[in-house]
Amino acid sequence: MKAPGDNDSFFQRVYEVVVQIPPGRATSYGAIARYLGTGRSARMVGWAMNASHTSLLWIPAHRVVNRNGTLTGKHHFGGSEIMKQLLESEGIKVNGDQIVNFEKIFWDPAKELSY
DNA sequence: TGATTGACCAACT
DNA sequence: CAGTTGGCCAATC
Repeated sequence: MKAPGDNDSFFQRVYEVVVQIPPGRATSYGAIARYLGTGRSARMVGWAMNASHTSLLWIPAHRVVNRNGTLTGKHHFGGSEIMKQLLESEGIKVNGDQIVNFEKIFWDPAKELSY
């Protein structure tokens, strides 16, 4: 166990970005990965989401989808309807497993969160 | 400790 | 147009 708050883990960095996603918006794994400078390590973002339940913070992983706007990790929410309802609950329209007007609600951390 | 997998993305065949 | 491969890094077997 490392010093709390001093986590320089890749996951912690992903969490801080994801939790800052405003409601009614969504982003993609690759966008986060690029923002962190990891580039093509978009897989790690997915892994971070997988471990998100281990984090003490609530990670709105339902706001994080693949670059196509498809709910790739819906199965990890305990059901395909869960993620869909969560998004619709925030005003995001979801058609089947894909977000409607995804480019419209797309939230780019590199753009909104200038570092 | 080495090999495999993983909620992705992009390019190549 | 669909299937395969390479890449990144960390966790699990």
